[in-house]
Parts: sequence; structure tokens; C-alpha cells
Amino acid sequence: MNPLVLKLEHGARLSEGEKILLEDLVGGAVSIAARQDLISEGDAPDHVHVVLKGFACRYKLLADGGRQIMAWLVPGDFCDLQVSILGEMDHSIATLTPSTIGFVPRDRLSALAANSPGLTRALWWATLVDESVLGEWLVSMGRRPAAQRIAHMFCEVHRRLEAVGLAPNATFDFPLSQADLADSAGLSAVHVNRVVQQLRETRQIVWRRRVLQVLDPLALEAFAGFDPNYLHLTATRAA
Amino acid sequence: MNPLVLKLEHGARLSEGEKILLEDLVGGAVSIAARQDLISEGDAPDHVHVVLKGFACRYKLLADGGRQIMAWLVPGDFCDLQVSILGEMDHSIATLTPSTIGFVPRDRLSALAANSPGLTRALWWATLVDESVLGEWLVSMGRRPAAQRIAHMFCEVHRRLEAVGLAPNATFDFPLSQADLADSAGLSAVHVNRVVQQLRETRQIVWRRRVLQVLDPLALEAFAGFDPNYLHLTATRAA
DNA sequence: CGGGCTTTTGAGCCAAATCAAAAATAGTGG
DNA sequence: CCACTATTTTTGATTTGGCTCAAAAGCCCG
Repeated sequence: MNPLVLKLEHGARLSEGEKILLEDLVGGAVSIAARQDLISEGDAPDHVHVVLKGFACRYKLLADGGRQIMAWLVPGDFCDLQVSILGEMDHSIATLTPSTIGFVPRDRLSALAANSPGLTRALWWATLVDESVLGEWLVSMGRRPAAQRIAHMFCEVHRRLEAVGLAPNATFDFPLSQADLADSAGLSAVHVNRVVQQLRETRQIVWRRRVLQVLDPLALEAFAGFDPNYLHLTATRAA
Repeated sequence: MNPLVLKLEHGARLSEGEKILLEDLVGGAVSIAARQDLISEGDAPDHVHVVLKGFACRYKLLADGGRQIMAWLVPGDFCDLQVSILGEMDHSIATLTPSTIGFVPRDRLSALAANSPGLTRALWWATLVDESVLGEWLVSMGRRPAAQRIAHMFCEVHRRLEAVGLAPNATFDFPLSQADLADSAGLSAVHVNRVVQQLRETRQIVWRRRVLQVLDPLALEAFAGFDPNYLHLTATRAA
């Protein structure tokens, strides 16, 4: 089953019929190289994009050249669902690794949603979960020290990938550079490096060759003050 | 016209008929004292709450007692629209000043929305704007130094209140304590105090007796790196 | 094998935190 | 209207977490 269905199935509790509808939704898909801008601030694309494979992020650039990453987009996540309502993107999207991106014609999506309250609900659910995640990032940024902030990030990615079956054994592809991580956590790359070393030394994680393993998920979650509620993943399974 | 209608009218571009529908939406309203929890994490209230008058905030508490404020809620803002989709609140809401809160029975809202695509759209619009604002807060938190962060906050509140006719002359009630401001900006109260003094000394703001005046809005916005796009206020007017 | 990232290390610095206390304001009841 | 409290703001002194700059070491890939 594709990760989009897998994600929405869990969160929005879809019926079988709705799952089939969704399964059928993604028209085309393309492979995209790493570090490509997919959608830029100000765009109003007429397809909705979905990450099917790979790792992307939402981000904004500041006048001084600084970058703030606002979300990770993993398989199953919509990139730009909000555009049809808000009119245009108020941030940009870029891939971080080679990715497969699915396209859904916007008219097709609205037509289907108009006839399926369950699908509408699922789409709304997806945007609300995005918001909830953003809120938790804000909490991290505002009130958690660097080590907990990074650890919290690892916990989140772990749980989200697990929900779409991509983190067996708490082990998963984590292809970000420490600089990317820094831009998401509001820290400098140098400091991220020192924190990561500390998490390695305390045997909380193993991270090498772009693969991250959380050695004791519950322990790391306790350390980070991580409470998975905000992800609104009502069910989990290893697919 | 009530601030709810005023806000949604601007952003979601409602027709006259839809405005009347909305105007009629708020069943009851009550006055609530300052510093009261309105809705707590975990709640699933069966009324949707709207701020009609006053100032409230979304927030989360951390294990160590720290508080992170995630949004200001000003007249016209919904408090808990997301509950019907997500199931329960993942954060809390509290008033900061004596406020008037309107109630809409949740069934009534869904019934109306089911028959009015425009209203559905307006509600979705409102939650997406919340998300967009949250994103900009994250950027502030991650990448803007303290003075710009506070200034950015002032700019945002100014523009949002202006949009519902509550900031004539760039002057508006701003009843927060510096500690509240600190909890929203991820700073200590002491540091907020020093920054506020600096903004006063440089003649960017006057803030006394709970009234804030932005002396030169464009100058302050330039200083803060504030771009109002993220608020998605397509129109403005002094009501 | 060489060139470009990415990670790592070191040294010095600074923005913002903490702690503690005083001054100013705002409420409250008599 | 005033005295009495509680809260908020302000100031000062000190500490610190995380930043910057700079260079070295390690990796990946053609």
C-alpha cells in the first residue's frame, strides 16, 4: 500500500472504500534529485504534491541568508494541500534526498473530496496534524535546550517513519546533514555536531552512513520530553 | 459586525449570504475573567469557542514548569476548531484579559458547513492561517535575535488587530505582561524587559498602561523583517 | 587519485540566562 | 481616598549555552 494511504488510514480512520479511493488518487509520479526546490514561496501549483519516497522539507529563507526549516516531509505527506484555500505558498519546499513525488490534479482532488466526506476529513486531518507538529517544534525551539531539541527531533522522525512502516527496529534512513538539522532546530551546525556526539557517547543513538538507530526509544523519549500525542497517530504497525 | 465575521470576510472572501450565516452562528457568549483556563489539553469540548472580545493564548506546559505560548487569540479567532477532526486538544487555551467568548454548538457548525461550501472553506481557511502564523513564529524563534523577535510580535499583533478594526492609529490594547511575552518569544522575562526598553529608547514604540502604540509601523516592520503575507489578510480596513 | 562536501576540533566571544533585590504599579478592602 | 498587598517592572552582577571563525580530518564519488 502506498505511504499516503498508510498515513491517512491511521490518522483519519478511513473505511475500505475510502482507502481504495485514495489508493487511486495519485496520477503520476516523478523522481527528483536531492536538494531540488520543488515548490517556491509565491507559487500556486495546480497539482497537489505528495512525497512517496525520500525526504523533503518546508523552509523559509531570511533576508540575511539564514534558513529555517519548518517541517520534514516523509513518505505519505502532502506538500501543498493548503494552496487551494490560501491562494499561494507562503514558504518553499525542497527535497533533501533523491525522492519520488506523486501528483494529484487539484481539480480531481476537489471533485473527489466534494463527494466523499471521509476524504475531505482525511485531507483536513492531514493539515491539522501538520499544524500540531509545528506547534511542538515551537515548544522545542522556545523552551528545550539543544540536546533535548535534537533528541526530540529524532524521536519524532522515528515515530513518523514507523507509522508508515519505514523504521523497523527503530532503525531508519536519516539522510540529513548536520547543517540541515541545525536549520531545523535553530542551532548552529557546529553545536549540532557537539550535541550529536554527546548523544552517541551516552549510547542513545547510532548514526552513520545516513542511517539512524535509536537504541532505546523509550529512554530517548523520556530524555527529550517527547509525548507522541501531538502526532495524532492513533494506530501504529510495522508494515 | 462581530469580529468573527470581519475576520473571515477578509480572508476567506465570503459572499453576503455567507456573512449573514456566520453572523448568526454564535449562539451564546459569556464573559470570562483574566488568566482563566478556557480549554485544557485532552479536552474534547462539544462547543466551538470564539474570542469576541479580549485576549487569549494557546500554550503548552513542560515537565519542568516552563510554558510556551504558541499563539495569541484576538477577537475573531476560533479556539478549538480542530477538535472535531483531531479528536481532542493537544494544547491548552487560557484568557489573558477579561474576555467575551462565543460558543457554537459543534453539531450546528457541521450541519451548516455541510450545506455551505463557502463556510467550510472559511473554516478551513482559518485553521490554515493559524498554521501559517505558527510557521512564522517558528522562524522568529529559530533565526531572529531577541529584539527583532519582540518587534515582530508587535507588528503581528498590530496588523491582526487592525484587520478587525481594533488598532486605529497603530494604537491598541496590549494587556500582556512582559512575562507572557517572554513565554511566547522563548526568552526570559528579564531579557524581554531590556529589549522593550531598547525599543522604547529608539522611539519605535510607546507601551504603557496596557496600551501599545507602534510609532512608525513601516519602520518597525523593516527592523523586524516582518512581511505580512503570512497573515493572509487580503483586505484591511478601519472599522 | 583528487575535489568537494560534511564532520570534527579548538579557541574566544557574546547574547541571553540566572539570581537577587529594589522600585514602581495595580488591586483590594476598609 | 488611603493603606496594604501582590504583581510587574526595573536594575545589577554573574554565569553559561551556544555562536563565530578557522582549520583539520574524514568521506564519497567520479
